[in-house]
Amino acid sequence: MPSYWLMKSEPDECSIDDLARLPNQTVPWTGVRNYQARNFMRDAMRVGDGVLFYHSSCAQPGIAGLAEVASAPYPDPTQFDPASRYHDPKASPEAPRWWLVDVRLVRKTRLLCLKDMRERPELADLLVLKPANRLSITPVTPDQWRRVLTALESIA
DNA sequence: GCCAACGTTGGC
DNA sequence: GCCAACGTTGGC
Repeated sequence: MPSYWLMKSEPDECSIDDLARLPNQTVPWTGVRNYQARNFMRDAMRVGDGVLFYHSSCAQPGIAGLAEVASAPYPDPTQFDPASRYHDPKASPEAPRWWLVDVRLVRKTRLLCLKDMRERPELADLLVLKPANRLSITPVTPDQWRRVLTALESIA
């Protein structure tokens, strides 16, 4: 029984189209520096879990595609790289702080934009729509997942 | 660029 | 362990 997730990506960093151009259409989900979001990747995700690929911090925020968890968790290599903006001086390969998974594109969808999401009462319980939610990774229930897919079909 | 929310840090 | 200051997120 797979679980489901919503994962935010800034299109300036990695958009759904960028993901589609990557080898195997797979990206390591680097740069998460929030413990709750890390714990989801490190402790709860399984290969094959469904992912709603969400564009954030951009002109048109919203769900831009479907993806899936494509690896077991492993330490985020950027935490060890002094040149990286995600470098963490308190982390070491012996004691990593930050973990990630690879995420693989399933398919790009029509953009289900934030405004549309808010206008659909059946999506109102999505954590990402809760006031002041800033978590970059949020769990999605199987029922919510079905309702999002239905909403995506209706705009296709 | 603004600003509200909220997680993290660090002095005590 | 408290809590004020600070930094970040992210929609607008």
